[in-house]
Amino acid sequence: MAASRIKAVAKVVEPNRRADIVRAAGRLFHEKGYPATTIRDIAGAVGMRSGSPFYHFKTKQDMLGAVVLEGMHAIHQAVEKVAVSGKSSRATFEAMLRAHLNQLLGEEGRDFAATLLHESRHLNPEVSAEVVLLKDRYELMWQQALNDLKRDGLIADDSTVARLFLIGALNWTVQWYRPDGSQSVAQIARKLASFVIGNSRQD
Amino acid sequence: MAASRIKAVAKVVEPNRRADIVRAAGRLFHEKGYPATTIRDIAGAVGMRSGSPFYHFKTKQDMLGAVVLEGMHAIHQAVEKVAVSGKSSRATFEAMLRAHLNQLLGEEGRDFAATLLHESRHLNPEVSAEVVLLKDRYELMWQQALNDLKRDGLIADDSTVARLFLIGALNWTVQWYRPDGSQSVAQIARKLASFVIGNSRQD
DNA sequence: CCTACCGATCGGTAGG
DNA sequence: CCTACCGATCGGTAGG
Repeated sequence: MAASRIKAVAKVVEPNRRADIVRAAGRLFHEKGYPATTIRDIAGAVGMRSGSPFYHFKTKQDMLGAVVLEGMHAIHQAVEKVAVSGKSSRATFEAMLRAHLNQLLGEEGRDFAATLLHESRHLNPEVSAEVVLLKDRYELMWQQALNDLKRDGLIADDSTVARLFLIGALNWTVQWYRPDGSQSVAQIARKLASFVIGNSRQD
Repeated sequence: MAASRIKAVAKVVEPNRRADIVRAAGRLFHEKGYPATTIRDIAGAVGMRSGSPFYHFKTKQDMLGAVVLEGMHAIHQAVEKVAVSGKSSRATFEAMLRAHLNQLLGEEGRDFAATLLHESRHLNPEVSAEVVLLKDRYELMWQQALNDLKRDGLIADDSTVARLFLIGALNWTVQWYRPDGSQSVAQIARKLASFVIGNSRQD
């Protein structure tokens, strides 16, 4: 993927330079943080000169906004898809964990998701407010999942604070997960499900 | 420690400007992040001109190093103190949670701790390596606490990954805790203990 | 999307 | 610890 198209003629596959910028910005914001990333870094990563990204975005903050919203939508969509699959509360819960972790740790989504988690404070007020709303809507799905687990007698505590503990354990994986490590994303999802539900056996 | 001696005369209450700088830098690094904080911000916060902090620190990175190491030492000391108190594994565990959260969320320690958690990537390699060592040593105490809980049959999983889930739930509190909110630090510690141990009742 | 550039600001220093 | 300053770099823009 990310096959760059340079020539002007024969645009069979339209280049979409804007999406290239968003992807490069996401990677750089993730690696170096938003304030430490320069427009020149981003431009260079997509083979542009320093002034050119401003043809696609008015400001650097707007680039951050695009990255963060992309991350928010991707994770919401991925988790929502399995949240409504109609399986048992436990199977649904584990599938949601897997979906969230795949966005957070997998190759396609991690730069967007990590930027969402760690750079949102640099957003302008408008986008920031929108992200807060989307985040609340997102976490509601998790609250529902916990409510279902409690209804089925699988957990004792489905309070708001319990949800925040869960989200914390989930999002903190960014700090220690290594793609070449001993744990796969699916295994981590499984162990976290057991950790929350308090099962006695796992492999 | 590291009390710098400047004046020769009349040091009734020694100012210790170095500590002032570290405190101000911690607050600003926490609020705005390391790259977005300028030397002029820090200098201004302690009533100095922009060149003067360099009388106390060679570089801005060294200021970050001082803040992060202060945070690391403070949290280590606070948790170690209650880890060896000889109480039951559950009481010790909850006391450790409380100590960690007090450093993370309480007024004295939070700027240092938050900077440790979120700005360590901007450290120079030497200090960074030291912080990694100290962090490993710190997390060993938590591993021991989990081992003790398992020995006493209070939890089913005391694996490394379980420890990382716990640390994640713990450190993520920074993202949602509000001093004027409905939950006190002690209450959060109590609920997290129950969450991990899977108790059926809590208030 | 490039060229050429601007004003502002940054970390850091020399000399006192 | 201040004054005065430096070179480098930054986000952003005009004009094509």
